[in-house]
Amino acid sequence: MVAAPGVLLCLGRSLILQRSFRLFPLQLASTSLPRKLCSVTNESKLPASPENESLLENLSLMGVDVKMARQRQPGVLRKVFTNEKGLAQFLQGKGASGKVIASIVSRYPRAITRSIEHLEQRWQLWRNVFNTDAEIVSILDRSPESFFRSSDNRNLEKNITFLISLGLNTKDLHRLLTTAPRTFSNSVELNKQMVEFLEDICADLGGKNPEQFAKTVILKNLYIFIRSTKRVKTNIDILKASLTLSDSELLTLLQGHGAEILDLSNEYLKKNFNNLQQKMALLGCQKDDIKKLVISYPMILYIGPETLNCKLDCLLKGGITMKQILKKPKVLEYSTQNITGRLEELESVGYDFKKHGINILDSSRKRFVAKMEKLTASSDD
DNA sequence: CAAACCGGGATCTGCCATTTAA
DNA sequence: TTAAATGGCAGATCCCGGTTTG
Repeated sequence: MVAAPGVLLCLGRSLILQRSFRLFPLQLASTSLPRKLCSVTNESKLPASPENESLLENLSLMGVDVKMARQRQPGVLRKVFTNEKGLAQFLQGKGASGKVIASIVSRYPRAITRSIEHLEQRWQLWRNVFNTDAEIVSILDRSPESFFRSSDNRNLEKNITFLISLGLNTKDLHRLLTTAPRTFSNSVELNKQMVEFLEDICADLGGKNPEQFAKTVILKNLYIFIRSTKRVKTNIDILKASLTLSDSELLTLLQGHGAEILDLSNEYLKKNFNNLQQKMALLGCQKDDIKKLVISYPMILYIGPETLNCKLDCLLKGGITMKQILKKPKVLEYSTQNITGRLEELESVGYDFKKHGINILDSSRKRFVAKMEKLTASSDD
């Protein structure tokens, strides 16, 4: 039922015919020469097989950026048998425009080495998760590599089965494949490793339900599968150490919003934490304040040093106290621009943060505008 | 009723290094 | 030895609105 993954040459007959063969016995000749002779000059040292001229021509006609393709996967351009026409037809049949197809091939040239049978099969597997061809096309346009990097359809099938076995439903899979399509091109083993790793973490921390824990983390951080366990582990260690968390505190954090920052690069997480620590100290906060702050709002570690400092300064300058920020850190989630704009508006109507708190900064534009209208109306009287 | 709480949705590829296969 | 397959990395928030609460 499943084609052997290794078989990838299935070029349409038309291809073989249309392709001109320019196989010169150059390499044979040169490779058989004694090394000494070959290394006399730079030129003769490189017996690299030539690029396939007719392939190049086809690609140009398709509007492919050959220079880009060459830079990314030079080997593909030297192949004698490829399936660019078949691929183009296939994708066109799925609703992709010529421009999109060209862009896909430019960015991931190896796509043209896939056979029609392979493509059909892979597409069907993706259709198990996506409802329409158009959705898949848009992902391919976004990230051709995610679809084409692996030729192992069996592995893809196993991945889907595996993810379902974790208790993820159709909607979850859909979100996962949309958000982090690379997940499905990972080897199942790699994905399994991540799940096992998460389960181990949970067990180590004294959690009672590792499977549920892993599922929770995955759903809260859809990028987790395209990260290395090493990165995730390091981040967990960083969190634990820098906040001096107990096992159960850490467990709670990770199952909650802490999951969202696990995919940060290690250095970035460290840098952000250090900055937060420094800034807080400067503002007269205690170590415990930092801990509480991060636990209640882990996403603060997602904010880069410059942005974070800027936001804090803006708020403080606007007459808001650190205490209030600690109580309602979510206001930091809005852009600096948004924050400063709102502060100005509120200032103009003499809004009293002491009396009303700062919740107003954490509201959708619509709600904020509605609120402002009321405030201006009453202050006009 | 308004305010406060809270979760969800958007988004995240394109490159490089290493290992494996032919 | 080349090309294919695979793993891994850096990058760096913002916003909305349903539901609960008071």
